Amino acid sequence: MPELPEVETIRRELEPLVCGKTFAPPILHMPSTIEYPEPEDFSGLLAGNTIVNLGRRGKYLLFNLDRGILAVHLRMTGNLVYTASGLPPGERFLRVSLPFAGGSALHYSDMRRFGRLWLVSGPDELEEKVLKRIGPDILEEVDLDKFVALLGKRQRSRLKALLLDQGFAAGMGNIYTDECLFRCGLHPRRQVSSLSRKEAEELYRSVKSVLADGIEHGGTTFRDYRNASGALGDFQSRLAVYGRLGETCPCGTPIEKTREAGRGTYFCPRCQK
DNA sequence: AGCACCACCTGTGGGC
DNA sequence: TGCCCACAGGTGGTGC
Repeated sequence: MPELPEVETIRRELEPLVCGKTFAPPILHMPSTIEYPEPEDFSGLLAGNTIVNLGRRGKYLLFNLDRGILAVHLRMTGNLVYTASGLPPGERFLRVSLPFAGGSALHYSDMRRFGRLWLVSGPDELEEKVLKRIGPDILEEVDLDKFVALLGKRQRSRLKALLLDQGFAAGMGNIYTDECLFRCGLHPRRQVSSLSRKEAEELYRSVKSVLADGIEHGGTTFRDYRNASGALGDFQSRLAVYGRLGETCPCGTPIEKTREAGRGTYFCPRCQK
């Protein structure tokens, strides 16, 4: 479900609601949601921790605690909802409830059960256990020079696969990758080595603009995504190509769909070369 | 290195 | 109407 803009939307909304709150013992409706440490250790270690602030790296949401870091990855259908009452949002797929001292709570639900939570002791263990293969955050940690340098190491990659690779840089997913490549007029199969300097710069600017626009509009609800209050995103109405098979591009050409890097891929065969 | 394929899950929508 | 298949915002492992 969520790519960088959706996770950032949740982060921004959640931060003022939960900063300063202290976790009570959690309720693990589905213990296997906890990836690290062992679920029985997770509960005791989390209780009593106070939230200092909320961070993010790529698609990972990071709760910085006074004694550790709680990391959450929502994968495809994960959903984190805050309720002031502490009552669960009444969903079928509730996996973990994280109540706070004082009565409010965070509830993690996830239809497809792919999402995971980790609790680590600090930044070093976060890198070691959670972010081992994750590159720099593509929105916050990659400027143009760094982007070009990273491209230099991936000359043989095709653009769709490259942008989806979280080890290259973290945050892009299937929707925003297609939208990004449409914006800069580059074909998903183009090889990095074929890009001119100007095309590389346009690619970089498109990454930034599409993510910024996604955040500005509260993310994209194509199917399941909800923000931390349960509301829908708003960017789906502004998608140029994703999900628009057969619809007409402003240039007059029908949008096509193929499979690239194992993912459904939408593009305009005339605008994207 | 890069890519294709499968696995992990549950639900939904299109075709017949 | 109902069944079956393909596909869905992600990622990790395997094997070529």
